[in-house]
Order: sequence, then structure tokens, then C-alpha cells
Amino acid sequence: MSARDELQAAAKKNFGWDQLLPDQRKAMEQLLDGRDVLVVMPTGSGKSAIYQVPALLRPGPTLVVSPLTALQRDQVTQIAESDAPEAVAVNSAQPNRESKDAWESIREGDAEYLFLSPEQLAKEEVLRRLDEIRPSLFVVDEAHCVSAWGHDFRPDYLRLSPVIERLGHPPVLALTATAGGPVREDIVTHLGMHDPVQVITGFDRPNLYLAAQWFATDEEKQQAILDWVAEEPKPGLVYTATRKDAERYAEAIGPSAAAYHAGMKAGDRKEVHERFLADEVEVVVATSAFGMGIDKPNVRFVAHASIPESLDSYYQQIGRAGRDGEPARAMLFYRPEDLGLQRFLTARRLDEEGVREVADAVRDHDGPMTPHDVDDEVDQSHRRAMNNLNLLEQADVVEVRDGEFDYRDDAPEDPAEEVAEVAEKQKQLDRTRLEVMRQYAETQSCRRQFLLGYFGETLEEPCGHCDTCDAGTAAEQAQFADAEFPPDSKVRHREWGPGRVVHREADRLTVLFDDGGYRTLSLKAVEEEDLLTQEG
DNA sequence: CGGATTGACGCTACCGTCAATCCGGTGCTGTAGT
Repeated sequence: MSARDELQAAAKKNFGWDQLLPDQRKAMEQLLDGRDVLVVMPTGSGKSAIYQVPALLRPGPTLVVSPLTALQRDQVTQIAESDAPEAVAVNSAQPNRESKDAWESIREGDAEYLFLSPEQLAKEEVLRRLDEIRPSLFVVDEAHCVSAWGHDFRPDYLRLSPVIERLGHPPVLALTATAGGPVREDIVTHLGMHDPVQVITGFDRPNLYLAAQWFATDEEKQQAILDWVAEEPKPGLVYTATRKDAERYAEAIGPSAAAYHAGMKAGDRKEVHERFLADEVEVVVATSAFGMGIDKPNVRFVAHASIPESLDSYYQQIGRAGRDGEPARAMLFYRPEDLGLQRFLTARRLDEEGVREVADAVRDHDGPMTPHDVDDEVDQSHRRAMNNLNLLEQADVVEVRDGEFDYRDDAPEDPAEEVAEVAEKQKQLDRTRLEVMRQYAETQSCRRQFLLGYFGETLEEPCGHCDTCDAGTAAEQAQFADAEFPPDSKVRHREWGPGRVVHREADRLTVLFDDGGYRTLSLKAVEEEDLLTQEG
């Protein structure tokens, strides 16, 4: 039987799926072929199937790295409801007994799927168990977390690559619904994927109406949000930048609305989530805590009371509207002053002292160290120690072999200096991503063309289903697209090297440079100083 | 970076102004105490 037939048969037998979609099948076949695969596909398009089915055809269990215990639970339940072999999870949210049984059934071969958080994979005991059971497939679900969280919030996301190597590099599958160019690159690099096959489906959501409104004062903005939400068909979502705002707006909208943020008790959060799914709460007003794993088809709007830190986040959040394919609206309530908060939140302060301490610990240690050893050796929180270790690795001060760290012979005199350079580069990239978000908010051209361009897709004509198209400014701007440097064309900058045009307006050009992130160039300057050349 | 709050000051008997200060998002984990 061909791989294709085997996959189809296994899908039917275990999950009752009659027909695999072409993209699903392609990714599955590559995995069976032993290739690493990066999949970027919208939620609800059957991403999970991509590991669930090939897992059955490979000997040995499948390891799935998942960011939230709630997501792990959902997946375990979903698999339990199918005819596929058992799925188990190991995490701190469940009783020890349950985790013990989980390991047992994986080792006995009764369970096929094992769900773990990246933090679990930082533990030597867990790694020893994995050495023993030899997973045959390594899956990273919600893989954008590698890029979004790995650099500071959850540094164990950047420690997955050594784990993969230690396990003999089984085929690696990274799954996500949202990832622009730099995010994809981050995922591939930090998971240490080998020449991955990329399966990336269309980003366009034609049923979503895109719009933004500009406000001078906070009072005007607040009033406009309340008026707008009152008029829109429900259910809907309002995203705020702070917890306080979430509560304030929920209160102001009225009893049909509920706040949701990470400062609330777990029980209250769960209740809001469930009542929203059951259409008992009409409007959830939330921080970025609300989202992952939420698949509600009939959300009619997503409003942003404050601008998020990147188009990646923005696209992911508005993607929660209109999953049923019916009309839905994404409205951005924009005040330039709101950018300041995002600038603050994404600003990473370099922990020079901590970096030196970790560097010294690795250098003075007798032989290579595991991350766990580093943790023990230095007087820093796990998060802080791992962040510093990650930076030292990226700065080529320390190197990893078989999951263990060693000081490099050719390491520079002052490690903190090298690290500062790496950190500065990351900061620059963050800045440029926020800058593109600002441009989206302020653009006169077609918002859909802008959004899709960011994800590397070109839409030939203005979409006719956004505010700038309605206002006629999109058409005016569109006439410049035919000129030099059209969207998606390759260019080379005198200083910044090669890049790709993501957006073009009458007087400016936004380019994603391989090295240096997103930059906006004035066309006048480009022309006068001959900054850019077109490339093949 | 910007908004909200607190505190000092000046100068007048209660209050206004301005500067200083603080705060702001995302989740795992393991452990202590009921």
C-alpha cells in the first residue's frame, strides 16, 4: 500500500475521516518520509490531524509539546473520543498518580500520544524517561510560542532543540496558525529543524471586514468603543492592553460583558470562557490571555481598544472572528499614544550581572553542564537563568552538544559585550515589528493587501472589503503598486543587504530585511541616494 | 512611553499646581500550609 493510502486508511479507521485535505496529506507524507515539517494553517483546518495520523504509522510514541495544560487536556479528550490509541499528559495541574500512570502506559506501549509543556522537558528526570521510550515524532504545537515567548517569558521554549538532538532528532513537526517571516525563521532556527518542508496555506479571511479608527484623546476613544460595541451584532471580543482596562470596559459595556485576564482566579476565568462558548456572555473584554485554544465559530467582531505589539498578534486575535465564514468585523481603535505601552512591554532590559554569573558558572564548571546544573549553580530564578543562558548561546559564548553546555574555546573576552549585541538586535526587531503595526493602523492603502503582504502573500487588487477601500484611498494608493519595487519583489539595500518588499504606498516602501527586520524607506530618499536595487 | 496617583509646596485656612513615583502582559512549576 502506498504511504498515501496507508494514511487515508488510518485516518478513516481511527478518526473516521473520509478524505484528508491536500495540505494535510502533503505534510503527513513528508513526516513519514523522515522530513522536518513546518505547518502554518488557520485554526479549524485540521492541524492536529497532521501528527495524529502519521503517529499511528510510526513505531514508538509521539511527543507533543503544548504551551497550556488546558490545551493538553482538550487534546487528550479529543483523542479519547476517537478510536485512536490513548493519549496522556504529564503536568503539574494533575495529581501525581495520574502522571505516574501516564508514563507507565506510554512505556508499555498502551498510549501513543504524550503531551508535555516545554518546562517539563527542562527536567533531567523527564529526559531520562524519554531516552527510554524513544519518541518517533516530535511535535511542537502552537509553535509561534517559540518565538513569542521563548526569548523572555518562557525561555524553555528555546531549549527544545538540544532535547530534540538528545532524542536522536526524530522528525520534527512545528504547527501554528500565525507566523510572519521572522517568526517562521525563529521557529526553524530555535528548534534546530533540518531543511524543513514548509506547508503554508492562505492567510486571507475574506469574510472579515477590516477597519481602524484614529483618536486624539482617550475619552473619545472610550466613548467610540462603547458606542460601537453596543451597535454590533454579538457575540464579540474586545482586546485591551491592561487588566485594568479589561475590567473597566467590561463594567462600562454592562452585564452582558465579562472581563478576562491572567489576574483572575482560574475558576472565574473558566466560567467566563464557558459562558462565552454557551452564548451566555455576549462580549468578553480581555487581555492577550484570552485566545489560544478558543474555537468559537460565531464570533461576529473583534475590537482592539488598544494596539497590540505586532501584526502577528493582531492577525491571530482578529482570526478569532467569523470562523463560521459568516460576515464579521475587525476594528482597531487607534491612538498613537498607546504604542508607548507596547514599547515598554516588549522592551527587554539586559541583565548584565546575571549574564556574567551564568557565563562564569559555565566556564568554571568541571566539564559540560546541563541546563539543570546551571540552574543549581547560579543564584537566579529558573526563568532568569535560562534567559541568560539562551543569550549566551546565541552570542556564541557557550555551545551545546548532546544537550549539555560548554564554554567555547574561542569565546570572547567579555561575554556581556557579545550578549549585548545579540540583545540589541532582538530589540531592534521588536521595534520594527511594532512600527509595522503602527503603519497598518495609519495606512491609506488597502488593509487586506497590507496584512497579507506582511505574511508574504500578494493580493493583486484592493480587496473592496475594508475601510480604506470604502473610502477610496486604497484605489489611489494601489496605482503605485505597478511601479518599481512592487510587493513581494526582492531588493538589496546598500547597507542592510537583501530583503523583500512587504508593502508599498505612494511615498514609502516597507521592506523586510533578512538582517535587521522591517524597515520603512522614503521613496524620495531611495531615489535620491540610490539605496535600493531590484534583485532577480 | 504615557497615564494615574501621591506628595511637596506655596501660601492661605482650604486648594491648586507641578514634580516625583509607580505601574503596565502572557504560564509553567513545585512547595508550603489547611
